[in-house]
Amino acid sequence: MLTKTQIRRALDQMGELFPEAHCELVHENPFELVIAVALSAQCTDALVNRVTKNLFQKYKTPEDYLAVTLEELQEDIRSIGLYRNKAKNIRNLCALLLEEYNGEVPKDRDELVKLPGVGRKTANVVVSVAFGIPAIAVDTHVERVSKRLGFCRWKDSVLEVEKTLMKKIPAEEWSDTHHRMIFFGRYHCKAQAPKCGECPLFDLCREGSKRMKKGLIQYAK
DNA sequence: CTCCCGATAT
DNA sequence: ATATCAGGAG
Repeated sequence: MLTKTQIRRALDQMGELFPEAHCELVHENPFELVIAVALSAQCTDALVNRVTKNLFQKYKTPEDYLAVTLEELQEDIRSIGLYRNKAKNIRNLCALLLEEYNGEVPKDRDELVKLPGVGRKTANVVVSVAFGIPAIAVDTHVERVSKRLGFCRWKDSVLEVEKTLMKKIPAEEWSDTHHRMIFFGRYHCKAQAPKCGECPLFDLCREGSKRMKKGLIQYAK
């Protein structure tokens, strides 16, 4: 496990590598963001954006999603995968928004997770990105980076990872940190071919030295 | 724990 | 051919 100081240095390095780190899901309001994040489960942001470009022109309000058949909505999102579950979730989410929340996206995480298809990770993205409330959404990238670098323990659940990060990082930096870690994980510390050979954090990374011994490291240029 | 699932990188 | 993708529900 890294110390607070080592974590600080690691996050600063990520900030230098990706100063422009931000939410890459295209959206214009909290409602669109909820839909986009719910669609993004086990699917790339690029693919979600390709679908929502048309989706958000066709469906502007919760009522719009309820006005078509389930089959039509399925076809509109088919290319992102898991489309039957996601279409059903979106419809039920819209119905619940209209019934319980006056058609508006709640700003509270505990209310957000009551929406179908919205778990803790999605709720954290929404409160953080749409409403500016400090949160750390632990997705596949944040979890992988945290475990490889040693921000947390290998056996930690995603909830434990989130708690550990919140304990070691000041609240005002949670949102920035989470985007930096996502960019770092998505473009540098990738799941399949991590760029350990050109990584400024190699010296403090336990996964890097492990890969070095196994001869797995690719040195770019 | 399993299932949902198409697109893309490796 | 297989692994992975801003996970969530049963």
